Amino acid sequence: MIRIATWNVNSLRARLPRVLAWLEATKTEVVCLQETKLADGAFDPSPFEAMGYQVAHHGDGQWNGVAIVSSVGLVDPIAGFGRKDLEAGCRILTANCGGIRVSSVYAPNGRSLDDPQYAIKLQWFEQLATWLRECGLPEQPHVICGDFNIAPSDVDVYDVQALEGMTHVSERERAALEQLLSLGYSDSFRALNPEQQGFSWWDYRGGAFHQNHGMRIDLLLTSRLLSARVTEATVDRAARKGEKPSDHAPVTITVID
DNA sequence: ATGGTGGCCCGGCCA
Repeated sequence: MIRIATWNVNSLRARLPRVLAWLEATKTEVVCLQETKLADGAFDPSPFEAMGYQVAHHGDGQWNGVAIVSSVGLVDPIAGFGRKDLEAGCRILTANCGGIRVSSVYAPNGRSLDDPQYAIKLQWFEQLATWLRECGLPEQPHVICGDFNIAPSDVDVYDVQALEGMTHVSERERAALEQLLSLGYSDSFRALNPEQQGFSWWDYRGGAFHQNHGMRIDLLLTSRLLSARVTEATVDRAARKGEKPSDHAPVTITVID
């Protein structure tokens, strides 16, 4: 059995004590991190290595940045899409962890429907789908973990009306997510918890967490071969509380052999 | 109410 988690930490420098404490407490075997906001040269693997983890990092500066932390092996890392011409920022890192291909992804936010970043977001998802097919990843035991910046359906947001006309819930974004699912991937949390809301992000502003004004945008999409082995999917809401939390909570799946 | 909070790094930008 191994557990695989995804956690947008909103700066690994700011969140390092929380991340290390969470690893110590949960002993989660594989953790995909997003928004490390570090360049590779500024990333220090030693605190993870001291806890028995291997780690790969892909970042080039103060924005974005993704990492994979694993205690069950970490080999064959692939940074980006393997095509620098099509890579917008450091938003995807893939490795083999204990026989499972694991991708840590941080999708573009999109900002607003009329912003050029919205089209870039949709293009990024197109490129992701193309790259997955090219690599044959949908036919392998594979999980795409990360902050997709898309709420898959209306039950995944606190107030549909309040978000009308905003990013994260638009038809085109949801279609982009559906395109990934059509490759055979399953939204593991929703598949295992049809009734739970499972929010994973709450705005820092306006007391959103305490009012549970959140969204479920941090997903673990499992390929067909892997989906059959996933027995549990949980959100650790406690990690959103306390001193200097990220605005995202970790989401964890349990995978049996 | 076009705010609010928190991260980047020090004047806005980004989420």
